[in-house]
Amino acid sequence: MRYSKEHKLETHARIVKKAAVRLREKGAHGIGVADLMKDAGLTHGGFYAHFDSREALVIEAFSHAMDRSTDRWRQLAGQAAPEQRLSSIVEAYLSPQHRDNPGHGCAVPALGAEIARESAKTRKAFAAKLEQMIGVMAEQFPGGSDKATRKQAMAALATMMGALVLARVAGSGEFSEELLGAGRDAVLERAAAPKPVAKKSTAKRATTKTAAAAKP
Amino acid sequence: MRYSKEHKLETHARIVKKAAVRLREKGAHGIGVADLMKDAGLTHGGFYAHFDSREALVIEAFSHAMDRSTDRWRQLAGQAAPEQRLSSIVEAYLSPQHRDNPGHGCAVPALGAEIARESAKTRKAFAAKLEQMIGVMAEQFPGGSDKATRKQAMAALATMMGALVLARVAGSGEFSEELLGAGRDAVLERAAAPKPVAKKSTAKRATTKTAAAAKP
DNA sequence: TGTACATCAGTGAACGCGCGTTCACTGATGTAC
DNA sequence: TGTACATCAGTGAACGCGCGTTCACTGATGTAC
Repeated sequence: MRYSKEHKLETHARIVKKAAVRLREKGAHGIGVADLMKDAGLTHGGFYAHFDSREALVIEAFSHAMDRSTDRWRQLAGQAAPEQRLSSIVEAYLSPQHRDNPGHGCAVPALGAEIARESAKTRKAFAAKLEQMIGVMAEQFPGGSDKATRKQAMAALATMMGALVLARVAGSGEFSEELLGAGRDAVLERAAAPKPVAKKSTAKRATTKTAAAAKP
Repeated sequence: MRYSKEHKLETHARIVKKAAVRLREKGAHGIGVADLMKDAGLTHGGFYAHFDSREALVIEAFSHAMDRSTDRWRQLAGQAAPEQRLSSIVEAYLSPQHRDNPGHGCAVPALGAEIARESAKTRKAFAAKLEQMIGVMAEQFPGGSDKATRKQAMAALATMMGALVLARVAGSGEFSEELLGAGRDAVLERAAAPKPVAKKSTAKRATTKTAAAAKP
């Protein structure tokens, strides 16, 4: 059954798309080649007509998932009024829907730790997508794309991704909701707060009674 | 070779301790029973005299690692002057040393996403340890252990854990250092800032246009 | 005290199983004439 | 236009391998007498 060029590209894309879902659901090592191909409506033998190795698919699927996330964020921001852009992303990200649907959610909380153990080459590909995400997030902060804003965007992403992992571990009860809420509020309150001065540390300023009890 | 009771307990503890290191390094599915036993100076056949299954060891090792982390945080806080307790923990956590040494570091960035996919029973055990961590962190914040402080502690942990995962993905270059720094500053600046408590107190004072519009 | 027996942590071979990968083959469709 | 051949995405059996787990066995030491 010889197919047209487009046909192969379509099949390839279908495998990647389905794998991106299943890998986020089951982990980078949680599902086999045969099952991934079955998901795409194929048998496992054809796999190597499309990919050099299982790892190559993981990288492609991961990149695909990351791109979809940034697309989604841009879309959410584009639909919101300017002052609600950040919150529209944060609230969607730290929602029970996202927590309970890792297969269609952000790849970092689902696969980040596993990717961190992969080869430098794989991590590089991942890091490039992470830069994209930081860029999109930085655009949602008021006040230009200077270094301080980039830093804010990094911290916001770290908080969002960390909170989502914790919320998933906690399951779906009150504790989990608490973790989601704590992440949401931290990111949004921090974005709303006046910007700290770039170089000088502000760490000392608010501690009152505890500071008074300090011993040298 | 019949051994005394203590001997078996010691051996058991040694297996758990070594496994806790290797599992954080390699992931919850990244190393086999035979290698884990070898690390403890034993052969794989004896494994089931100590554990019902591989999963049982993973849970024990994970709990062990979490306890060691909270111990370590208490120790760091105890050695620091009161106003530096939080920063001593945060700076140790978001350091290149911690980033580059997952085997002896916090288990959440190393294994959290994988644990999130395990059985409810496993996640429960994990969540209990997470509660411990939140408690220890909350103690380091100025101003009692009320609900707002607990929330701050949750957000701080989310930021720390998220930033560490991202820094590990980024490897060890400038990008990675940037991520660590962004996480450190976000946690410490937020702890130093006036509390934006939702229920009662001085929450809104510092906010500007974005905060006013942030609520849905 | 000395001796015979029981115990059981640890050994190492073996098990079944699922995995990633390979390979000979198929057959619908593109291409050459 | 019709016909013969070439292509190659996809099939399904088979491969070697490593895994978690089982099991008969070992032998140093605790215990009973």
